[in-house]
Amino acid sequence: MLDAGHSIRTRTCGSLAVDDVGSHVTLAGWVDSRRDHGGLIFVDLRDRSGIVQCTFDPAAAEAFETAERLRPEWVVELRGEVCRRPDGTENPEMATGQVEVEISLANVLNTAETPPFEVEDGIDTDETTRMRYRYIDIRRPEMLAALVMRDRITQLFRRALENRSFLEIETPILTKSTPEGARDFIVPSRMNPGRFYALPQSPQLFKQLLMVAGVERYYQMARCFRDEDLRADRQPEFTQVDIEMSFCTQEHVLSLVEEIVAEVMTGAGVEWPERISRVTHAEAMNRWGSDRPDVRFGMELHCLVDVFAASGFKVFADALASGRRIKGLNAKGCGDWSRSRIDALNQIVADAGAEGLAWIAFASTGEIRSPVAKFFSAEEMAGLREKVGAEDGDLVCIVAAEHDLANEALGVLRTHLGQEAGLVQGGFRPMWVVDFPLFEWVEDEQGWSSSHHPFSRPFDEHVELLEDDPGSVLSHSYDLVINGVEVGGGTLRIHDCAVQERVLAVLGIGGQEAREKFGFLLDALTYGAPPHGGIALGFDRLVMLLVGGDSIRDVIAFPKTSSGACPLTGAPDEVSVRQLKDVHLKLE
RNA sequence: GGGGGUGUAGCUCAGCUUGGUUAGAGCGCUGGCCUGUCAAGCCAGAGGUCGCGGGUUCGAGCCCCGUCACUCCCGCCA
Repeated sequence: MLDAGHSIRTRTCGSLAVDDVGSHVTLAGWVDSRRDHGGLIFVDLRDRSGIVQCTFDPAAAEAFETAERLRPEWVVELRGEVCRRPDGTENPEMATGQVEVEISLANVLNTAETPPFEVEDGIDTDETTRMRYRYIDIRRPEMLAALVMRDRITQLFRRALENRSFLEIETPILTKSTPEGARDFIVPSRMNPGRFYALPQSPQLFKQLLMVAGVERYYQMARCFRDEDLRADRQPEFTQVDIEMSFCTQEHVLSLVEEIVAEVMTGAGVEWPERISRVTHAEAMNRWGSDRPDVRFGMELHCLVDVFAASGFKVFADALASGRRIKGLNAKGCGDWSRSRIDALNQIVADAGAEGLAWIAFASTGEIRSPVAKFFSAEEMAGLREKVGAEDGDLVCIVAAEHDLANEALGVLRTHLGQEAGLVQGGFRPMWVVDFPLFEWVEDEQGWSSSHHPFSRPFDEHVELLEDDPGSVLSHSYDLVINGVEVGGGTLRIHDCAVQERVLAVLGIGGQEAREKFGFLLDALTYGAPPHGGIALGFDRLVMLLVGGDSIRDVIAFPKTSSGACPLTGAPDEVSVRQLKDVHLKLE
């Protein structure tokens, strides 16, 4: 609760209650609304703590005349006596609805222009307008509540980490651009013509250096910068709870993070499971078609290769003959959907890269609709129904494609169906997805790239495969996924210089370039680097989940638009010729 | 870079299908009335570069082309 101390007020609006009846108070805040009955004026006064109704009677002439002039969002100091509201006029919708303050003295501290939108919850104003007038937007209780939640989570993390001997250490914002990963924001150096700093995509390398330095347990509420295209859950700058620890196994990291997150989430007042379930990356792909599955609903993927092993349906037979897979899912309760609604699903799997969708709709009347069922034998039909657990009223969707693609296409479809069919339930369903492949093949560049980052530690028994079979190397890696949102990711790190050089080499960063770009890390690894690992939690996303928002912009005080602009300040903006000259830049 | 959606009063939107008189509504705003409201009520009023530019047409908010902004998604985001 907001403290009234050290201010011109003696109490805050939201703190007033029946116990205060009879006391004389001085309040300060903004006029939330004014209701003028001619001979009696009501003013709802709002401060950070809440809203309380103030009454102005003509008997207090001076205050009454002031009240007649008041307008929404004017800033006022009001003095009066807390009174119980007359019988029948209490407002149960209001936290302070049992009382009101009879004002005897009103002092206008500032006037206000009519705001561009009303200060109330549940508004539907264009986000650009809200951002441009963010200082008004934040007066809305739900916006303020998001910032309050954000602060609370920050404090809970700090306390949880501090209690476990973690040191909060700041790392540079002006740092060095390194290859791989996201595009860097770059900052020209005035004192070093032609040279540039980069803003950190994350403090990854610095936290590893801190482990070499013997810090052993580090954390930071770290601001990170990535110059990539934005999304509802991606801003050009965002905050990570960055954590790193030494002398640990993957199990140590997971169990510790699990404790910390449980403390934070229960501290935030939500239901949180005692244990976070774990699945491997491969299992997640097979069961849900995603490396960040939303497990608030079922609809798991099923392998139908056995069911259709001897199928006379040419599409399936050809697929199996060429080594592709047949997988399907059961869209519970969608069996009575219209043909056009089902056809729309076809587009979804097509956009995901699959050739097409085979579907069988089991209407609740027992009728079966399907463009393909006529090609299935009775055994296949029975086998299919049994395998996916299809009952009357269900819709079975099948994709035949190369292994990974079948999973991914159905995964996209599953996510869509979960929302469309209203299967998604409330609450929080976290899970660990572990054992990601160390590398991913990038078709465009005909090369390997890291699935987490180049410093992830391969399984010891896979190190020998690095050069000959990079695709099958697994890493000590883990993503924390909550309700389908990737909230965090981490790995054990490579602490052996030779292994680090070999991994960089697979990524196409050979000897000379590795020295130039990562020499400082490689050097550090040779001076007694302890085994270490950690995680980075997407703080904005976590808070977004906690306030039930759709976008991390809702939990950032001053966010940017999807083109990276700030409607409030006008950033990014042009700079003077002089400024450009200072940093030795010429524009094209 | 690609695809979808949106852009009309301060805010939220209708009008666009099928071009045609003076572009409407709710909220907000301004003024008046009103002593128990809390979405106050009643009466009156002000308020428009129909995102911007070009084109078609006798005539464009509406049709066409371009462009900008916002937004969602794909690519991208170790």
